[in-house]
Amino acid sequence: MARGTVGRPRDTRAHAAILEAVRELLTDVGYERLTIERVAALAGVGKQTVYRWWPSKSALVAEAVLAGLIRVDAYMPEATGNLATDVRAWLVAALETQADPSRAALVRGLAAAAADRVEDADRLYTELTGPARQELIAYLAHGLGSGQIRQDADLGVVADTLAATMLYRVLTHRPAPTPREIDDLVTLVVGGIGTRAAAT
Amino acid sequence: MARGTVGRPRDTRAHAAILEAVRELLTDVGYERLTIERVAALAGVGKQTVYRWWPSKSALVAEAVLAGLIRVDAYMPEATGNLATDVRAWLVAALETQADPSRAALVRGLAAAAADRVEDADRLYTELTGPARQELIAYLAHGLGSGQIRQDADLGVVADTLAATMLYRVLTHRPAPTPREIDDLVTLVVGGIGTRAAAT
Amino acid sequence: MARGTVGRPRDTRAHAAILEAVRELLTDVGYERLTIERVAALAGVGKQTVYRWWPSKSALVAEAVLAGLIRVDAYMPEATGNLATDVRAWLVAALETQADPSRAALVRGLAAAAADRVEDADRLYTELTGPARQELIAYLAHGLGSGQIRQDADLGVVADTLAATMLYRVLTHRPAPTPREIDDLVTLVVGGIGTRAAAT
Amino acid sequence: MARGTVGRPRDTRAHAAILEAVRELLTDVGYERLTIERVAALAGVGKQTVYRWWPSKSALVAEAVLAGLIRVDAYMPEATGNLATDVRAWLVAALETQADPSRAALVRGLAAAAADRVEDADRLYTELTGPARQELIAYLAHGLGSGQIRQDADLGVVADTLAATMLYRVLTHRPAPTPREIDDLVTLVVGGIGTRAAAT
DNA sequence: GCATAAACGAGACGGTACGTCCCGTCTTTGA
DNA sequence: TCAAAGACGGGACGTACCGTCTCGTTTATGC
Repeated sequence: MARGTVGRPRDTRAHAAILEAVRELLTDVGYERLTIERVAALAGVGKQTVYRWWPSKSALVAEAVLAGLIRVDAYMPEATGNLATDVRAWLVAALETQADPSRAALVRGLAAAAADRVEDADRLYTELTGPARQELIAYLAHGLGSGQIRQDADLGVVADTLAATMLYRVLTHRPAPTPREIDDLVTLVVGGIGTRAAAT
Repeated sequence: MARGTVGRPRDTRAHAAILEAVRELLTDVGYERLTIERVAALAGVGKQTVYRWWPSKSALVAEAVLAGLIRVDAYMPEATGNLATDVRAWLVAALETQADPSRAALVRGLAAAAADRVEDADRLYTELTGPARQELIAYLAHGLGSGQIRQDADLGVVADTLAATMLYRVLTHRPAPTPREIDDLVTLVVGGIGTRAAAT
Repeated sequence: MARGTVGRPRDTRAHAAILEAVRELLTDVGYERLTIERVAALAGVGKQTVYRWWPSKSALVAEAVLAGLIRVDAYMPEATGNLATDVRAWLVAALETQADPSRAALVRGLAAAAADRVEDADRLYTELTGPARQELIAYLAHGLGSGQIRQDADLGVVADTLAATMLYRVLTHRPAPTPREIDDLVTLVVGGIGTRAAAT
Repeated sequence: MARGTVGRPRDTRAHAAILEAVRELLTDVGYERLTIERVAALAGVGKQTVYRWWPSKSALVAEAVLAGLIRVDAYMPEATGNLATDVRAWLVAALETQADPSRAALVRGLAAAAADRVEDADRLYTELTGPARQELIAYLAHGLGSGQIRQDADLGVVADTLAATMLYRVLTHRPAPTPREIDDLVTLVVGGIGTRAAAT
């Protein structure tokens, strides 16, 4: 007999309400002042229902944030094959997404959760930046065509650098970058690739 | 009579012991489980003595971390004037410094403090990365000589990118980069400057 | 159509297992730390099966205790007609019964249940001491013969006094009384009756 | 240096407020529904202040009840030397005291605490009935004069019997006894002493 | 023999209270 | 006047049970 079907089944609405409450509190009061009791109260749920499914505040926040961020699909323009143009387009789109204050709050919440639970900080950031990184690499590779350069390595460095820079901006509450700053960053990154490509 | 000098003077040893206790606890148990009571107990000090001088846990941690990091003077090799060589030398020296686990714990503690108090996250990161940024810019500028390029802007982007990348590595518990990865990063950054310099 | 016989009939083994589990827990951990969940787990029964048949912990304990105590039939010696001898014989037999630690635990459990539910404290004690009281009165009356004294009133007082004294001993964890103490109690009680008989 | 005087001294008003709150709750809702949180809230005190000074609910209740009962000084009439008269006078005075519903609630609370913590049930009842027992023995002995009988043993049995009977009445919510019942009890108890005295 | 109906085990649910830790404040003694 | 000690009112922790509520399953009755 299947063991998984014994007893009252899990209430999926309660599950969803908890994650939504976490995101709401993250935006409203931040990670430190988010408490399990407030989450439960806001979700209209018993405390034990939270503890039954998540072992800690940081794990709860991690799942809520990652689930919340994944729901948001970034608009991605067509790749043109011109590296500078494409990098700038991706960067502008990504910055626009980040401009949403509640999204920034979620990212900051995840950073706090990672600081809290050192043991899975790595995993959290991987899950956070991984999809964007893959997407960016695919986007640029498609635009560039094939055979030009050691794309995998180079584009990996580019993607990491851009991810790090954007995370840094969020964590430090930097205002949106000026066009000039965007220019500089694109030039830096694209120039690097160009140089390496020329040298190879 | 001077008002400020009336009564028992502040105990500088208690002050130092508190900051040291904070750093020890950050390394041992992390930001979340660091409490004022533990700090006071570890420092052999009354709780009130902590509250008298610092308004919050995050402020206390911020001061302790910044004071702790500043004490560590990074060894900085002579600039050669070859940009790639100099950037790599600085990067290697910086990575070596970061490799110290307790120093990484301090940086993570500061990140948690910043996540805790959004209002001065900006200031904290500025104080954390500012000196390194200035130092890097001066180091590279000195090596490059003058008049070549729009150094301030270009080097600023380089410095920010490197700072972001190194913070990202610490927060995500990345292992020390391989020589290959260092190569790639140097190429990216230096290539960018070269490109822009050539274009100007 | 008979409404009461439709559906699966009550499981008498579960019923008995629950009561037995209650008695076991009363002996082992006492009334306060006895919980419905522990009872259900120990009886190998779902919680709902307990709640289906008993409205409260105190009602459950009351039934379990009374059922448990009734099962124990006290040995009762032949009445001789000599009041002092008969009272002493009954008292010794009763004290022997009470000496069983698990029986004492049951009585204490009932006292706790009564303290818990004031509204039927009276009923609980009546059901607890009632049978013993009747038995004692009948025993003494039979021994005494008839027509001597206002037996009902006198013997009622005697019975109440003895019941109260024995309950008091159990609740206060008094050690078994010495022969001397038994003597004194018998003398007190019998002397009272004799006096009244003489005076009438 | 005296260790006991370091730090902020205990707040005696909070202490008193807690005990008073316990007594109020015992009267209002009974032992089982009295919770530490309600006590603290009613006393206007933090929960920790309760836990700092009392290890458990039963210990708290025990102290509150005993302190509360001791405060009530029973009126005690002059002893006449006539044993029956004196016993009846004491019994009537004691019954009158017990008639106060809040006092009865306190006694029931103590019984519940004793059932809860078997290990000091003995002590609790001793402290509860001890003073009354001593007082009764002294009262009767003074009235009887000296040299008549083995007073200590006899009066001890009388006192125990009366204490047990009165506790039993409280626990079982018996209504106030009729004059007839009082008569019977006095006769029983006094007759016993008389008999023994005559026999000696 | 097949629908209806109740009892059963399991266990998730919204809650209450537990006893503990820590918050930031206050009140004492001692230097 | 500062500092240690430590008690204070309060908030949140993570756990144990409360009494209720689905589930799938079992065991009876009666059409």
